[in-house]
Amino acid sequence: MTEQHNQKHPAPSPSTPEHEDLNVLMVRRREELENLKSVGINPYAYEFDRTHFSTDVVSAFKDDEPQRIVAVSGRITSIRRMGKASFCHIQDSKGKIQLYLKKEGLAAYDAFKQMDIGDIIGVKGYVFRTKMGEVSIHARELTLLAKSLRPLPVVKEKVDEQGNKVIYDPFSDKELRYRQRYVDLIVNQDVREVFVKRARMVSTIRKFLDERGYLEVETPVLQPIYGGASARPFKSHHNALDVDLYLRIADELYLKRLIVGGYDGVYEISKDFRNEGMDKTHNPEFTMLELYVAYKDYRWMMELTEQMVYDLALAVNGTPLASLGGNEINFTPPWKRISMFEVIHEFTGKDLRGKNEQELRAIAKELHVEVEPSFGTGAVIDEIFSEKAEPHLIQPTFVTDYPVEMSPLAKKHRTEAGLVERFEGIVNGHEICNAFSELNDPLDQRARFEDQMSLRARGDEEAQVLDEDYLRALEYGMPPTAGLGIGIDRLTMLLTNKDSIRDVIFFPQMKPEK
RNA sequence: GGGCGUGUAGCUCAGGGGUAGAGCAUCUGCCUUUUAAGCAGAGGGUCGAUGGUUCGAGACCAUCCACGCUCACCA
Repeated sequence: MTEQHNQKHPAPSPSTPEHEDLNVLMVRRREELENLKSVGINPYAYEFDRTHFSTDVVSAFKDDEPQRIVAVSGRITSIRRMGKASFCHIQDSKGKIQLYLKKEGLAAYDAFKQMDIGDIIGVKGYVFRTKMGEVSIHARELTLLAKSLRPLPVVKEKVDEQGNKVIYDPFSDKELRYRQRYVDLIVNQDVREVFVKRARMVSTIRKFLDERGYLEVETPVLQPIYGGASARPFKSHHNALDVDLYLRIADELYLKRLIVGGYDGVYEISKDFRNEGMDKTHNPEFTMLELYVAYKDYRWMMELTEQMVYDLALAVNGTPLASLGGNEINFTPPWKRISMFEVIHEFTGKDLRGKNEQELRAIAKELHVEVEPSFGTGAVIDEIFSEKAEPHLIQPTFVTDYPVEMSPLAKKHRTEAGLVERFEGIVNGHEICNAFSELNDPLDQRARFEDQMSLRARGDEEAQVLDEDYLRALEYGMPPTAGLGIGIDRLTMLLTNKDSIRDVIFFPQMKPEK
């Protein structure tokens, strides 16, 4: 606050945040806070003995049983005052329940007049059904647990004649919702549910992999050499060692070192960081599952993947079906398998097999696919696939056998020259996972790294960096290994029918306020 | 980064040169089974910021800021 500003306004009271003026609603709530204190009420209580959750009270209620006494707690979300009696709803982690507060027989009724939407209270009373039919709690005791000093957006809802829930003036400003996610979570019930589903998904992944004997591990976030993916990193610095460190862009090379070390299967669910643009499907930090299993190949990994995603769909939605943008998706295994050349042929009528770069460029032009001059054959093929085939793959599909130039960590195909044993799982036109038979030939790996380094020398900032220690590990011998990466955020989007990554990350990256 | 939009009360939004608006929320009064409770009244705004045009700007112009959608790049 500037000096000039101070002259225009009275000096703030000690309880006033210095960075903003209080509007009348906030002033009023501070007055109520003082009023409550002055009658001996602690507006910030220490505990409350809850006996039931809101929805459990409602579902357990039977009209012909004797009255039950329950204690519930939660945030007031609506109030209807009628003089000597009032109704309000409170919301706890499971849902809402209506309270009936009557002056007669409720000592705290006057104090309740100083309470607002947003305040957190505890209530003890008996369960009954109102004339209008709603199961409610008739309050006998009321305790203020936390006074709210900021007005909450008030969202009203109503059930119409068809039984549909109608919401009036939903709290919908995306910037406010993401910046103040706590408000979003309070007010928008469905937002809370998305993150419950996300948590259930992750715990199901752990259960699935633990049951099969794979070891959950942790590998460095701060890495002297970043690797395992093609992306630009965030850079940091360690003062004591006086070395630059990078935030990891993938876990891959460390996890495969652990396979060299003798574990049969390792996985990590971790944050990766990529210093790139942000949009509906990209956040600078995101969550990735990576899994490596010794003595297996990519064909085996397809079976594991489709089974795991099927289990996740069941755990999250109770069904292998998902409705996405008007498409009905069925995750039931087995998923379709088709090679990249085949699927391109299917959607364009063109056979790209064995074509050289000039021929591929001619085909791209004919298909109206734009390709950069810097693209090699692999990149041209990939671009044609992304433009002409991928968007049409709605049902879960494994696209297999990618050009070797695009996949410096994948093992060469056992029968197809120029390709690697790699697959991506495509659902609803989007990639959900990436996997390969891992390259375990240290001499081939060194050659691939060197190819990447020459790309880097030509200015490709995303080309991968040669990792001498990783090569040393491979030289000791890594068993044949199948590896898988799944973007947890994007899988969550798929299973919760959200089209923005910001809706499945609690605190998506934003520009700083002000 | 380009294109298109948006920014007005705590929330959701109207208004497009001449007194700053609505619904909900808030406050006052009435109301002891209401439920988008109701009825009557009231308060609440540097109309994103800064310049400019004009007798007069929330509106028109310029610049900036923030956000959204979209295209390009990337998981």
